[in-house]
Amino acid sequence: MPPADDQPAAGPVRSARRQQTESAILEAALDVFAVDGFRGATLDRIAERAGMSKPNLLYYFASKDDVHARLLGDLLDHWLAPLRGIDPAGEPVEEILRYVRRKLAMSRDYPRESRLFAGEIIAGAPRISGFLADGLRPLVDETVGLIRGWIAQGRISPVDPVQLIFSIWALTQHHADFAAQIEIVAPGDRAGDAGAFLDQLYRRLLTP
Amino acid sequence: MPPADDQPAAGPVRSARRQQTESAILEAALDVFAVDGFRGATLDRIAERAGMSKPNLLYYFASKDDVHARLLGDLLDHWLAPLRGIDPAGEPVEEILRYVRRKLAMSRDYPRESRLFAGEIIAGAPRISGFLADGLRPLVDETVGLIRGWIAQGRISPVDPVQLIFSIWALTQHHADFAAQIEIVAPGDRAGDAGAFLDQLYRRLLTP
DNA sequence: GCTGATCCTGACCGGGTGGTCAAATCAAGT
DNA sequence: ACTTGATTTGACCACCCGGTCAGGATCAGC
Repeated sequence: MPPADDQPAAGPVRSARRQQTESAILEAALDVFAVDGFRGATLDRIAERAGMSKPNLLYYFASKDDVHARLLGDLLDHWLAPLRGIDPAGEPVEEILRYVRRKLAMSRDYPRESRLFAGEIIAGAPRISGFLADGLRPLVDETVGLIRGWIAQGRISPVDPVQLIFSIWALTQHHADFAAQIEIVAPGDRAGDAGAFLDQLYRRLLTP
Repeated sequence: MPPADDQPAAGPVRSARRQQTESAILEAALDVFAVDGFRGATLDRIAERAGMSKPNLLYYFASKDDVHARLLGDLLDHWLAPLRGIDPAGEPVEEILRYVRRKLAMSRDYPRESRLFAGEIIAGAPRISGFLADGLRPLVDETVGLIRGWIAQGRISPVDPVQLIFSIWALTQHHADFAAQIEIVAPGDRAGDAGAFLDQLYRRLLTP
């Protein structure tokens, strides 16, 4: 049984060795879960990719669900950050463009995380509907209010704020989730092209 | 063993009874594959949902791969149609908007097919990379050429044609693939909103 | 070099997986 | 009613799945 972590001070917070092994497992699990989804992934493949036996993996994580939950938890923290980064006091068009760029950068730098998230949503969001309702939705509502304000002040074009946000998600995550298709259909594509296009697109749409 | 279909004339082309059963299986398989992906789906669940035993399912289809391949094959036929529907002789902005509307309608009417496709791409397109290279890519190249022509003639704004096409795919398919997220974050959302938004977006972007 | 805690593994378990097979059922023509 | 071929299924197989367990390495502190 894994040691309970409710002990006063077990080493340097949780021995560096242990943390390193956990990271290796999560790294391998991300590879597998992102490609095959929760049901399609197997502990054997994750353990093999992490270079250890399955029982050893289960020494660090209680179960398959546990690994998956930890992965999603870590991910969702990062997911909300860009939305929070929009500055209500900033220049509206530039603030939205900055959000688009940050989101695109995340898709470029964390494509596996994006695919993991996408797979979870496609499967009906069985394990993260709570997060979506409690964490994401309020933040979206808030941002929608902010955008409505900007529109009312005539500082950006009148657009449906909800659709605007969805469009940003779709356009940025697409480059991570559908990378395999993009690579085949337009092999020379570089992230820079996408950045320039999105800049152009949203500037045209939003500039009053 | 299933009868070989290389016989001269086996009944009315392939007895209506048989075709009906195959449809029921494919219907059930689409439900399951779209949610769980190829690896995550099981023949037991598909057979159960189709209201028959697993051996009976395997009487109609040779294997799990067979069912999946048939589903993808049927789907990919439909997938290319809208792209082919763009009329080189038409009014550029309207032609592109017509394409966007057709693609959005497909996401609305065939969300499971869209999710099946998305899951396949997320998994690295192991079973359809051939189709993407041989079927989709030439068509995209052709369309890119057409759009470049329109741009050269000054009939639409200068945009990256490849990025334009990707953006249409991303924005339309998003409504099917991420329906679970949309339903939680913005429950009242209706497809009509998306249609109006996309119309506005691409009209602004493309009108010279 | 002894000791205790941590780390790691082979062997195993019950249940699920894709797929097979022989036998039972059904539909339809005669 | 009888025959023939298409359809359906229970029983089964070898293998894989998530997870357990008893015991063997390994390492730190003494």
